[in-house]
Amino acid sequence: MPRRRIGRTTDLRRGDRVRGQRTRLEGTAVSDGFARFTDRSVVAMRVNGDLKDLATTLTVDDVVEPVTIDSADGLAILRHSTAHVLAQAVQRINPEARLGIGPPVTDGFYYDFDVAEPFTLEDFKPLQKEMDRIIRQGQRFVRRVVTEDEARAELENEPYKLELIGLKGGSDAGDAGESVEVGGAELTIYDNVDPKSGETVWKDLCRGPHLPSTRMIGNGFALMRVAAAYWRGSEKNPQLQRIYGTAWPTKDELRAYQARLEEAAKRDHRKLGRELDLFSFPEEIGSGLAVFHPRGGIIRNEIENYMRERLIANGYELVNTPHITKGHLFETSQHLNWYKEGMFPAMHLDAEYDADGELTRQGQDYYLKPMNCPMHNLIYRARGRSYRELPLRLAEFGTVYRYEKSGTLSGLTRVRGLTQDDAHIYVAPDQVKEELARQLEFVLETLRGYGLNDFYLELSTKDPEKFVGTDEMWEEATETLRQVAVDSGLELVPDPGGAAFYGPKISVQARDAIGRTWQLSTVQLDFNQPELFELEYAAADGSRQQPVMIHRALLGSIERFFAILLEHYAGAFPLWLAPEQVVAIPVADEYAPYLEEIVARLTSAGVRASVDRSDDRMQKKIRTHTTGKVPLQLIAGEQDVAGGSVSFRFLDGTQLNGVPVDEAVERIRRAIAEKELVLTAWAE
RNA sequence: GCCGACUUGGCGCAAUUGGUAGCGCAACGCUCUUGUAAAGCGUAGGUUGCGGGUUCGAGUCCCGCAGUCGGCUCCA
Repeated sequence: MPRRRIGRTTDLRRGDRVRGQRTRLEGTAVSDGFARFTDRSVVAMRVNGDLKDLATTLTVDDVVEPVTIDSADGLAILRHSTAHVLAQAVQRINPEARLGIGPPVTDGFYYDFDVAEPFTLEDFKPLQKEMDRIIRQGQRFVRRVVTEDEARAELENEPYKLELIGLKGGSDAGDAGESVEVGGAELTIYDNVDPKSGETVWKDLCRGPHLPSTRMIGNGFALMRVAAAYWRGSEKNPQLQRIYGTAWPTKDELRAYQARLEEAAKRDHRKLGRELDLFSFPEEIGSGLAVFHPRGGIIRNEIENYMRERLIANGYELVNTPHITKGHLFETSQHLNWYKEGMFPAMHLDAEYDADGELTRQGQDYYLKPMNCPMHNLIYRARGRSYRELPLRLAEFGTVYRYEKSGTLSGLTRVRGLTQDDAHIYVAPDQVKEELARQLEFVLETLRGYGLNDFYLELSTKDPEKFVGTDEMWEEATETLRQVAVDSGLELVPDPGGAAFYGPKISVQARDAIGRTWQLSTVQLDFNQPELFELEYAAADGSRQQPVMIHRALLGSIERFFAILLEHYAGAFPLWLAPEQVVAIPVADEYAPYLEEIVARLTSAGVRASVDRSDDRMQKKIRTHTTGKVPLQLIAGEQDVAGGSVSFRFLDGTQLNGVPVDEAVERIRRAIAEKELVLTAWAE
């Protein structure tokens, strides 16, 4: 049977026509993907819906679709095959290395190895070289079905693979990575065959499918980083050494990917936070505990002030609660039961001892609060509640402390001290649906105010291992959330098992300026706490009823939201958020008084403006404030003074010269009031 | 918490095989500055994250701790 088609002359016209279409074999000839698809970019195919190698034999009745290398499936196959090449290279260099798993992941792949010495970056060069050699050799990936016994015999030196073979029989071979190895209906080994000698040079237990030849990997791959990873994802298991790589159909696409990473690195909020003097993490205070500098403080306050305006305009009542509480409260709320690991350890206070060291007064445990809801429940419970008060919406910028593991801390996005914009809404059961819809609308509208406007929703449903309440409650609430989500018209992604133990939730995911998604707001039902806290209200008929509780965080944490906005805007904030909104630069010092007058008008109108009277030259000042991301520079010299005007310079270097002062002041005020993002000269 | 890498003045970086810390920016001072991204000269600033050890000698080597980064696990 004809096999290799890579590198031969192909009929691209036919390939183009065939691409993406289902075809049915005509006549009676037995065929395979090579015969069927002549387009070189076709690397695999879907046969009756299943991904298969091109070498798979096709029958007359098969419905076959081509899988091109640039499709999602094709990229995954490319990356998976590249992972195999990496593993082969590793074992060529270090025959002692034992294989873990090597699946494709977003934008790349990884392969886990058990090696005596962890990999370092220095290992990459020889590994890449070896991979190049394997790729140029044009090894064929050849699928071979084996029995369990055969597989065990062939892989006797690969203990991890043997473990996977053992798992296949069991019920728990469900993990995404593992299923790449043994997830198929039958056990298969992929042989890497030297096309010249026909000799098998390497092999791996694998479900496939794979590229027809290593040659198709080309030069669009790169090794990225090393890491350790627990075998089969459990910290109870030993750690393997993982190498991450990326692979693309062409070198250009690889370069584009690397450029995207660089763009993201440029926006890194930790870097910008330092450069723009916004915040820091003093070692003296402790890991994951941020301090906001004056400029960061302005941004943070603007974020909060806008939020407060929105809350008040939407029927919320602002409350305030302490940061520390007796342990009993978190026993009532069950946090000490479910989440003690994530809480700072107790402070044991008020115990007294006599001279003999005997306890004379019982002390008690106080905890830093990891959540605000128990405190809000106490406010609800502070007096009798009537159905007339519902929905009762309590909101707070509540600072909480969580003992995150040291290895998980990361800039402002994962901290130990954070301020949640936290709201708890207590409603009668028949108000749930309307309130949820209202909340979702409120959340989206508010996020748009911050300049985010590309959203999708995620519905997190019951984790069968970890939940309270009845199945009926969950089903009803989940269905309500689903309806509200569907009514919003936004894309809805299911997150099965992702809910917290006390209720299902909807979360809003926002895409930022460079297409990354962040989980922001959550709207979450809670059947548990109203019961634990014995919350109730007097219904119209005088009976006592239990309210339903809705947790609603809009920004997540202020710190994390700050980081997201900082990266979204790459430090160049919309006018209303910018720490310095206007800097005035005189062409020479003698024009400074003229600008002082204009700036005085601006500051008295609430604009954050100043005149740069340092003894730098004008060009230097322009540079300083451009790199400092000040959105508006006002420049004046002889011409503007004579004309009673002023000249604007914008962040991208565009200018608007000779603007009458009254007009300039008014335009600036308007841009702030309307939350404009001003990066270039505005069109009048 | 686990694995690995890293930690030099406010920031970004240098310091041959271990020989006793330099540069740029920022800061400060002086002189200069007339139209849109870096004027010139000078001054000050570091017990090289912290604590031990090896050595005649440690920023360089070893051990411990802390912090940061990349992953894993976790994320109410």
